[in-house]
Amino acid sequence: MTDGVAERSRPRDRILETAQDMFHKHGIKGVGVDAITEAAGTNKMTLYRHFESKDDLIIECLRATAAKASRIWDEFEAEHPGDKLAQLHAWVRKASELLSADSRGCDMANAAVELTETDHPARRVIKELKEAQREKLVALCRDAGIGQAELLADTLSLLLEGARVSMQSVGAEGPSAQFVRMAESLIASFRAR
Amino acid sequence: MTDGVAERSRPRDRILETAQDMFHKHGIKGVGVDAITEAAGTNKMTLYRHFESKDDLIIECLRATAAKASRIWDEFEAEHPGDKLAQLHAWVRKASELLSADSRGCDMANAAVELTETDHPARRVIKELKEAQREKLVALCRDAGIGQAELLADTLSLLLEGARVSMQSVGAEGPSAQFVRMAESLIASFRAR
DNA sequence: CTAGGGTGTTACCGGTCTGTAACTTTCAGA
DNA sequence: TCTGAAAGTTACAGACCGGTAACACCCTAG
Repeated sequence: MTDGVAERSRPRDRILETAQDMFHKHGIKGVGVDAITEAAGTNKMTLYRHFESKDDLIIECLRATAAKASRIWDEFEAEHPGDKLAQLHAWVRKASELLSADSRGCDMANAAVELTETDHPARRVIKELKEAQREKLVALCRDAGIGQAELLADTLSLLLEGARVSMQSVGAEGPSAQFVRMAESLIASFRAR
Repeated sequence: MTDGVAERSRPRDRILETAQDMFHKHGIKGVGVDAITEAAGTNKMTLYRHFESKDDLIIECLRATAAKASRIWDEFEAEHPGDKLAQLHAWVRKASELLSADSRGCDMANAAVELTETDHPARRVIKELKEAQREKLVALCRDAGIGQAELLADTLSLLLEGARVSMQSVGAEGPSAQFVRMAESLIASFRAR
């Protein structure tokens, strides 16, 4: 019941939303399809009428989560129209908000850790989505007038990825607490070149 | 058989070594105790005579892996006696070697991702071990004459942690490819202050 | 009112999981 | 050679897993 998503929308949407939430909280291998359907207020047969398999559901969840996350780029543009540097700082602030105390990190990264089979169908989807995210950040850095845009984007990516996983192992008081300071001074030093 | 560890040592040691290897390769939830004992050339009863439970085995594996990893600090001291700055550069080089193509990342971080129950007994062990590693890197930075030793150590930690998890999601050609360059220029900029 | 697709229900399959019981075998040390 | 502890063997319990079959129901479009 703690994971209940009781809105009366269509079963497929409820399953997708509930699965995203439960995969995020408890991990992919930590949640069974029975638990998902029960929390979504439906049943296993309905799930398998909309999704080929649990793997298929996993993939759709990752796509949905990534699609939701990608909307922040529009928010940045709306908040700071044309000001790409301000948008980059907004990215840092938004990223730091992902490091709240009980964070479970990035769903795609977590999935990559959990799904160890090298030929798992979700792995190429994860790679695709992560590469798309990377390109967006590179473009933002470049448009903000940064000389070595790729290097700054990649460094910021690794810092955030590291912070999100560090949160889960050492907690919020660990190295991830300094993320904003690291990111900001990094941007400053790249701008100075 | 691919995971076989056939040396004729004592069963407990074989189980521990085999479990470390299999947990690392296939993940904790991806390996059952039956598979471990079979690969270790023993049986389940013997495992449960030496370890209270699978959780206990997990903890012992993490401790053993961390103990093995902590020996690199002695290697650094042996290779560059007294030269802490050279040891810091050696750390960067050693860290980059962890980013080889098929890397599965840090066992502790991966375990933290997989074991989502907040009260899982392994979680406090992971935190302890990670904090110990952090303190060693901070001490190295400080002894190398870096002003803001904690900040540099934490930044390097996040970069490495991020690189190791990024390898698993986007692969070796992703942002992690630039790790050495990032780390070195970071050290240089901290030394310049 | 009726037809039919979407949904719910129940039961089941074969497999895997952690963990245990009871018993036999091996083997080193006295 | 005898003894006793460590290790191996077999079988099992009880739970959970992903996935399917067969059937009853509801509810809306015609």
